[in-house]
Amino acid sequence: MSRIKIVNLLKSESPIDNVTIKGWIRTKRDSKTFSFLEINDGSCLRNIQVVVDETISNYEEIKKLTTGSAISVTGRLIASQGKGQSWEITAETVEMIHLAPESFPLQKKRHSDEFLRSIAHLRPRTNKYGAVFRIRSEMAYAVHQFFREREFRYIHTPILTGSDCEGAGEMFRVTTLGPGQTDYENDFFGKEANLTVSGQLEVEMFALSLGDVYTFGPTFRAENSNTSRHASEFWMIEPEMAFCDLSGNMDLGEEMIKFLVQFLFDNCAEDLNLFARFVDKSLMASLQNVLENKFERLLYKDAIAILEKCGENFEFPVSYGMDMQSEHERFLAEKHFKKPLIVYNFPKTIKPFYMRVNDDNETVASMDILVPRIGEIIGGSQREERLDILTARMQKTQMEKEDYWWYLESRVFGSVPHSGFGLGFERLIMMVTGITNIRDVIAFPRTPKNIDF
RNA sequence: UCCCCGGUAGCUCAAUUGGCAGAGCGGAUGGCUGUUAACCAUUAGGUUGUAGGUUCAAGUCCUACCCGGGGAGCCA
Repeated sequence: MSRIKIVNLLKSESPIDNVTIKGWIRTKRDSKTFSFLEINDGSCLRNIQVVVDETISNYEEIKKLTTGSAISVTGRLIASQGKGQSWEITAETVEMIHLAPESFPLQKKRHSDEFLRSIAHLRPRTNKYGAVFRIRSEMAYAVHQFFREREFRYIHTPILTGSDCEGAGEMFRVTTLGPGQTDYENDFFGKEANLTVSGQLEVEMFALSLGDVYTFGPTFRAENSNTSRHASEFWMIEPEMAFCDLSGNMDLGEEMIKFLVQFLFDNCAEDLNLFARFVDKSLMASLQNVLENKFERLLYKDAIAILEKCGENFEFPVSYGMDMQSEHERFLAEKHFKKPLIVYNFPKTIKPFYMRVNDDNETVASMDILVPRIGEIIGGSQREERLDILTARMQKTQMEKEDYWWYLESRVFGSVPHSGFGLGFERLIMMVTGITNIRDVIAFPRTPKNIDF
């Protein structure tokens, strides 16, 4: 008999005579003549309670079952006689699929996130991490639905790149050369190769072909950053739109974040509730805040003016021309506006070469979306479509034009205004779960000095 | 990479001024009335992160290193 997933079983509106479930024992309570087993199969947060009477043929074996063991249960789904659950299964046969030794490290009580990180291969068997990764899966699906409804095409940009700079961060070298060898002309690709830090340059080529496109894939940064918001390998969503200016770009970013939060409410209610109860008591209010408020849009120079006048005692003094520090972003989002905001038109000196220079020749058409508690969740811009200005800016940052000949040719043949942004997928998951460490929203986190599992 | 805090049983933590290394949970064994982090009893479990130093005596003080956390920079 094929198994039924617990998520579907618990939706039942009437008793069922013959059901089979398969899963892992979360906990077991023995009485003199029978045992209660709590079974979870990962299909949802909740367990199903199984009642096993001593009259069952292999009851001696059942009594020895341990937390973490895998079993198959066939029996009758009936209304529970006890409190705390509406359904339970009266077991007719229980098959032990695998007995976990008593050294199984997950206990019934709460574990610290730090400890669970050290057993990342087992932590999805906990309530909290099971919920994280179900939500992560739903959010990934929602991203594709959002774009598909708007006729965006999903482009798979390469993971391996021949560029040694894409305007964002240090890169991981990819080589088949032996230790100490640096003759890259003899290397696999005949030149230096790296892992991508962004699919943007490549996806721009498809925006200038298919119109509205996006990438959604892994991204690698070799920065030695040790924070709760950075990982060496993370997933990024990068839409890119032809014939779109900065204003349309901001519209898409705001619309997308709101769509994803609404999708979460509609499809992840049970898992979301765990985070609202146990991880962040203010989670629901802050997600409602994101959903219901128009994101404040203000010029970089106005943001600086607010920071200069606010009287807050910042560690880093505020002045026009500087990049905003975390404390400044947090003040604006959490204290001043108390809702998400979009800061745009930053000075060109602090932004990368591909951002479009504004008519003032001082600023670029860039935008950062900042949300309370998370900080920057989206960074984007209108791209520089004018060949002469683009090449001049590349020269200033000492980039090799020859390496980007293909990128520059897109500004030779039918160049058009276009815009896009990057959204950090893990930061999105942090936002919607209230989890404060990026290592806890990605299956097997890679950070400096950490690539176990 | 920089600043701050921490590392004691499988887990979460305690240990007074430098003076016998402990508890709860988990495990094992037994008991038990339909239990819900079940309950009751018994019991095992330790190179106090590593290496060195000070001292009659170090979990506790000093030095170096390793690992973890928080913050900063960089960014998504």
